[in-house]
Amino acid sequence: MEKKGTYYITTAITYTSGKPHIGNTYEIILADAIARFKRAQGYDVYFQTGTDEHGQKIEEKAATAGVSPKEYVDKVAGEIKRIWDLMNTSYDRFIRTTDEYHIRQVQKIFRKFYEQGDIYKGAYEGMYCTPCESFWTESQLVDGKCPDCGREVKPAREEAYFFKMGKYADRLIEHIEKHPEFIQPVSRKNEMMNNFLKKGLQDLCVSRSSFKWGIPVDFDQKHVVYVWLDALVNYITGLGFDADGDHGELYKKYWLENGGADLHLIGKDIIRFHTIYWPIFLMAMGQPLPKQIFGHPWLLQGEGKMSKSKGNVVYADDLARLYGVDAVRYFVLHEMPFDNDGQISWELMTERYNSDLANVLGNLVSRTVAMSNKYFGGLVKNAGAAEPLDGEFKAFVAGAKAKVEGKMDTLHVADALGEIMNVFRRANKYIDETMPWVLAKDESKQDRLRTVLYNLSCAIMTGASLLKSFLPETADKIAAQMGAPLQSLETCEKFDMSDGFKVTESPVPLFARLDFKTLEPEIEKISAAQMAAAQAAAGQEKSAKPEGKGAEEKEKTPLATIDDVAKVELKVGEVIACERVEKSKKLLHETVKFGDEVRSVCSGIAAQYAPEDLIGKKFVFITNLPPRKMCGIVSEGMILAAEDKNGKISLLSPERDVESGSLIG
RNA sequence: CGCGGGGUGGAGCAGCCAGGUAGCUCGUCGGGCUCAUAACCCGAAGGUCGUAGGUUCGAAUCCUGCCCCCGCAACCA
Repeated sequence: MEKKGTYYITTAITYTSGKPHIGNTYEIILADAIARFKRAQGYDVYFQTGTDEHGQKIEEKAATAGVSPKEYVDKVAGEIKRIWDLMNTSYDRFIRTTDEYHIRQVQKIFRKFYEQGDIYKGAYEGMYCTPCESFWTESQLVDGKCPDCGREVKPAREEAYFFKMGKYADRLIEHIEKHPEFIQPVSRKNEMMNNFLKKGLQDLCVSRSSFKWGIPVDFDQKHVVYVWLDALVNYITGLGFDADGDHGELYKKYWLENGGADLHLIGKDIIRFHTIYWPIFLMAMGQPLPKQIFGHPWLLQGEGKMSKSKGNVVYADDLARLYGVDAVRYFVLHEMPFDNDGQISWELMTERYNSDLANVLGNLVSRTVAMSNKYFGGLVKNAGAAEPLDGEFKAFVAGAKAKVEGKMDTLHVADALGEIMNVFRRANKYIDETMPWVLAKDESKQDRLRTVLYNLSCAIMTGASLLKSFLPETADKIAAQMGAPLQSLETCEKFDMSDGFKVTESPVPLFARLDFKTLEPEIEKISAAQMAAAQAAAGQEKSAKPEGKGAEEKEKTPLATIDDVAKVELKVGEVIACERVEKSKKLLHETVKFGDEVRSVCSGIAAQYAPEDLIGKKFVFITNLPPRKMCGIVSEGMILAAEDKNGKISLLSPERDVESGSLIG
């Protein structure tokens, strides 16, 4: 195989705040397909992924779970790695930001920046809410008060370290303009230039002292390094970068001599960090910049947003259990377009599986193997009896490799996969064109029949060989059924296969067709389990919620004693005014009269009720909840509503007219 | 005006940056075939490209206004 030099590809490191869903998993599969394809092309590839494990959010999650932050991230990182492995991803290195070497290097880098004057000690100034221990900007304040608790805030300053971004901004702008391929897709480039770079970069606060779970600044232990500085440098510490210049071999090979990473594959939400801060940090370290940063789109849940509490989050391992690993790989790679978000749902997944994998691919292999067995005892040989119509077919198959490479060069992975599927589609058509079952009936057409089956096998093996980078297991399974080895990419261009192979005598469908109806119970189970888990987690985080939700966990609702019931004060209230809350989609703000008392109540029902629906009517409210501020408005009660399993809500009203303020019990 | 993405035949998407008779996969309908996993092959129907203007000989594509959807954020007591 031709040697083509080195290629370094990375994914973003996954934040260990919880189990990654299919959207996170998409990125590693995409990177894996690219990495495998580059290897097939002859590149010396290094593929790195890993986990980002520091930060306040993790500290809080761990505290809630009652474990240390390290125990918490160990568990989540293990889970992430397990899913990456399940998805058959061929990464060379799984780095964790809690790795000893990484921590040491981050500290050295931070110190170096400080010593060379890129980082200076300053103060973070803002409005501070003492009970919440939080800083807020003027724009975040609600009526000049803390948006969280509604209490007074006061100006305060906190010591912090800042990075002088402005110092490097011009160089970065120049770099981006000279290298149009640096930020992909290009639409993102304009966003960065117009929104950030051209407006002038603010100095970035690169230390925190409000929490502990991070890498300590070694010369000032009160501070921990800002997570993004910590996280971004993983791309070089993972290769053995050393801030003092004593680099490891991998770093020399894949970064210094390679001229930076070839590709950082990241989600479009973190483009800013990768195309502005990361290059500037590298400039400050005097290291080469990466060649390309690709911000891929997101995979979204079909109906409404993915939400754990709705039980509709799609996880890779659930999908793999139902459809198989390669089907999941196929789906995410195929369904994800280049720069628009893609959709995922159980229905779409099933449809894709059946039409592409079972019908087009699986059935093609199945019918070909069956014919070889039936007509020639499984032996595949080229008898050289070509006919004119073979020409176009052969050219189509042989031309696929170039098309796939072309698509892969511009990272249009979904389109590359489509080109491969077209080989299989074309092969199905070839069967109809040549009608082997007709040839079989004619003794004099035996050579032609052999040739047709040989051509067909060639096409299948070409397709399978191209498919290897995307669906590795499936490619191997096809090779096993065809009894022929996978080909190199060069051979794929030649429509050639040394003959004399014997196909399997006992073919097994590559992808058995699935009936969505039979899958539904399984899907329901997965949803129910998620829902229960979400409930349990919610119960752990806050004190138990009083209202029972869906039917699934009816049995789990704890029994309430009469004393518990007595704690809740319920009253009939009359809504005398009601309006939408400007800043919110879900909130209605009601003014409610309880006898002589008038209270302000906020309710998250705006999606289903208009203010007019409530005004002048009487409803049931819980009236002894502690007041709580929502979107800046104090809520002094909670309206009661029933919610069915479709999410439709219905407000509770007294069945006969009673005076407002009447107690319920 | 918090930030961002999007509205293209029934579904999911491409085309838009570099204007020139609207394309792919699935579904539907009709036909063919029987080697095959009710699979495969051929054909057809179906779109005023969210909307109103503007630029242009010509706009899905460029510009402006408006409507709607989605993600983040916020919030859902």
